[in-house]
Amino acid sequence: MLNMEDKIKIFKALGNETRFKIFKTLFTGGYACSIDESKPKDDIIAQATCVTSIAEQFDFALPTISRHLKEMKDAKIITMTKNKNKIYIEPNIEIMKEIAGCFTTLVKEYEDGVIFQFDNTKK
Amino acid sequence: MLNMEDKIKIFKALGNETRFKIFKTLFTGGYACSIDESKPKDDIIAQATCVTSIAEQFDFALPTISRHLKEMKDAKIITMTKNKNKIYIEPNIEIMKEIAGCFTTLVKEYEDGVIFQFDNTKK
DNA sequence: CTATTATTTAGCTTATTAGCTAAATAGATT
DNA sequence: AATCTATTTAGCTAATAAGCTAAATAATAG
Repeated sequence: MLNMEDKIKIFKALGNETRFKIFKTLFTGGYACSIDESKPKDDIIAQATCVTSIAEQFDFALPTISRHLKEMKDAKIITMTKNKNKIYIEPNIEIMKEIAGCFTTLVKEYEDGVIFQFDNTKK
Repeated sequence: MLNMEDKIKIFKALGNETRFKIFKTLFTGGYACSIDESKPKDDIIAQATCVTSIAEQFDFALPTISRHLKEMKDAKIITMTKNKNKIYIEPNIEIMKEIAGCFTTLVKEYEDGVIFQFDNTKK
């Protein structure tokens, strides 16, 4: 379960153009990264990529992208898995499910509340 | 439909502790604001409040809260409705529904993609 | 028309964030 | 061991954001 601090970190991580684009492209599979052939192919999913191949898509220096990825990892919206000397990056789907649930619950509870209040005020 | 810029604004707006708390409390109805008796009660919902009554809940100066509210309004996560000389503030439920939908779709499409990829790689 | 209440705008200061380059670290390859 | 590749850390600068007070604006009330 995400507490307030967790959620703020997640929104902060997504509230920056560069990080948002990185995150979005993790989903659409826009980064190519050669995966070591000695590892079984299904060990790392298609969307996985490494820091360098993400950085190549941007006009920013590699350390800048590295810092952004660290922030996204700290916010738990991505995972970074070391494999040999590369780090494979994937979106954290469990957290996305939680966030989706938070918004859905928020809307539902609000609408229930509004209905309750309408019952009350309209005599 | 929300474009990328819209979404980044929304996440930026929610990625700050003060704004997050303001927003959250709009849902839980934690702000009291005297509603003009000459207007029908159901004209403004229970969760509506005004700038001053929000500012009272924080140790920040009123203009600071006013600026935060402006940013939240620009991000369209709240509405601000002038009524006499007060401004009533409500969460924007339609936008929340859209955001909930974005995350739900993201997760769904990703999981469909992963299943497809598994079918491909596992001989 | 003056005063009061509610809110915003302007202008300033400080803190945080986002970028950079150079150097350090980690692991793999020769 | 030396080198190459991948990534992070350190230390810096510039831009942005968040706070403040004082003044301006808007509407209502007296």
